[in-house]
Amino acid sequence: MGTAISVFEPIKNNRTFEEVSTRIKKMIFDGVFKPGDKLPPETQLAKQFDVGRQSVREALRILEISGFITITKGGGGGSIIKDTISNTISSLFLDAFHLKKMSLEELTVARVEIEKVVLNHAIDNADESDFKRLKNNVAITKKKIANNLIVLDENIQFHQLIARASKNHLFIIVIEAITTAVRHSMTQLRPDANLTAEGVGYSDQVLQSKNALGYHEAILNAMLDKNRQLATEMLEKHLLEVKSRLQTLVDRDT
Amino acid sequence: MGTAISVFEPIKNNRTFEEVSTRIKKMIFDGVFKPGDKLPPETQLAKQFDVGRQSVREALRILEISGFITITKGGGGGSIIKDTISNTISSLFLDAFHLKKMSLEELTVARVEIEKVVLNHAIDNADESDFKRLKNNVAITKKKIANNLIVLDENIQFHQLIARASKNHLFIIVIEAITTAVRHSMTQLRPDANLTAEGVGYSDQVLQSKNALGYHEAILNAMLDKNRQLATEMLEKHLLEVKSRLQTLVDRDT
DNA sequence: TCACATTTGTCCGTATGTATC
DNA sequence: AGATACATACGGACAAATGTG
Repeated sequence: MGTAISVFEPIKNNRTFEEVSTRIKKMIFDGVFKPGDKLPPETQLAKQFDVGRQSVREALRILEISGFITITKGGGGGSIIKDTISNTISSLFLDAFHLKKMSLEELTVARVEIEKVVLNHAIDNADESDFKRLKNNVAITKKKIANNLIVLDENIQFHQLIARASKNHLFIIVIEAITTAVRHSMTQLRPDANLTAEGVGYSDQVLQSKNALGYHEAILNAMLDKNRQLATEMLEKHLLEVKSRLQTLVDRDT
Repeated sequence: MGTAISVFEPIKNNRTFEEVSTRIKKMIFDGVFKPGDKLPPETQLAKQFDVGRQSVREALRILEISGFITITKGGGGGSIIKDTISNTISSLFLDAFHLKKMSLEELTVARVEIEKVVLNHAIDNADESDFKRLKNNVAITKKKIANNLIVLDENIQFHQLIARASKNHLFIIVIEAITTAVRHSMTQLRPDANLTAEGVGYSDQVLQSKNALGYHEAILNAMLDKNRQLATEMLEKHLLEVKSRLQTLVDRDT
């Protein structure tokens, strides 16, 4: 069939910039360059690889949007090794949602199922530091709500912390991608969601933040009690409510 | 905390090539360019956007590795709109596995859990055409094995077809990413895996292909019977055997 | 087979913007 | 404020690949 998978066939690499990017990527994998290290300037890379600057630039562009390096302008700037692959994957997920016109329903169904699985693994594998981070997250959220602030990043982070507690990198990547996509939907639908200033529907959002906090606390307590069933139940309810809230925003929007 | 998520802040876009790439991306989202359409040549794009060709090239590079276009050289060539985001995500998963030194154990645990969930959704949502495709896949595999050929792509495809039957795009993306990563591991560990010529361990692989086929048939039959428990059980056994096989290759390799 | 046009790929020279010291 | 270092950007030129007559 024509469903060819074209991920691992860079043998025939007649484009110089690809050759350069794979060479640098290899060096990163091999530990020649570690996170925080700075790559040589473009001109120097061009000399060392004996290619033109344009080829180097396009190679760096690839590495940048693949999540291997970040680039800063100006003196002392340059290409710094930094792993941002999770962000990159999240961006691509968003693109895919957009392109395939994925529905909120579809996204939520998958999210609920996957997060339930991850939660169960988190209950098995969470250690003291995980619980500490989760408790801390809840505490910060509580404080913000007490000051009538809207909570968004902390709520997303709660779910990512659970994934982290599962100790499984694949789970972590998938959850980060999904939650980031959800966060994006929220800020898209309500651009003021991460502002602290008062506005239309502000108190409404504070209320919903409070609601989410309740669920997060319930989930955390159930995790501490190793009560799988309760934790799973709370998570499912929570995520379905999140969906409903988003759904009303979508409906109001159109 | 400093865990800033930097996915959705392209408002301040002072790099022209980024501006160009987001503009073209937007046009694709808006349907101005549809899959199969060809973008104007680089020189023309440069004129129309009133930028240099270098900026256009870097923009196209971004779109290319983001999975929006494919580029071919020569007369009649150019940038063609084509959705290859799944492949791109798979590649990034592979990079992430590599970078985070994810273990086979870790990958398999997550794979089993996620595929089980997807399988259950597939049982609920599969229609006649899905079953047709799955049956066809099994038939082709059987034929190949009868001719003593090694099966790889069809085996991967079987799992992707199940995901497709779930009718959930998120599941499809995740499964494609994972299975592609597994496929890559196999070809990495055994470069001759997709060759038809005889070689060391060839008959061994034919045997394992036969083994996988047995499981695939069992899973498909259980799906047809709507027997969730049996289907899930077979899938889990199957994936754990795949892991064992890969593990021995890893051990032999090091 | 042989040009020929088209389009990407590559290099160079030069200039500008920007951040650091 | 000035010098320095670096990415960013433009334009011109030619090479290489690919399809067409």
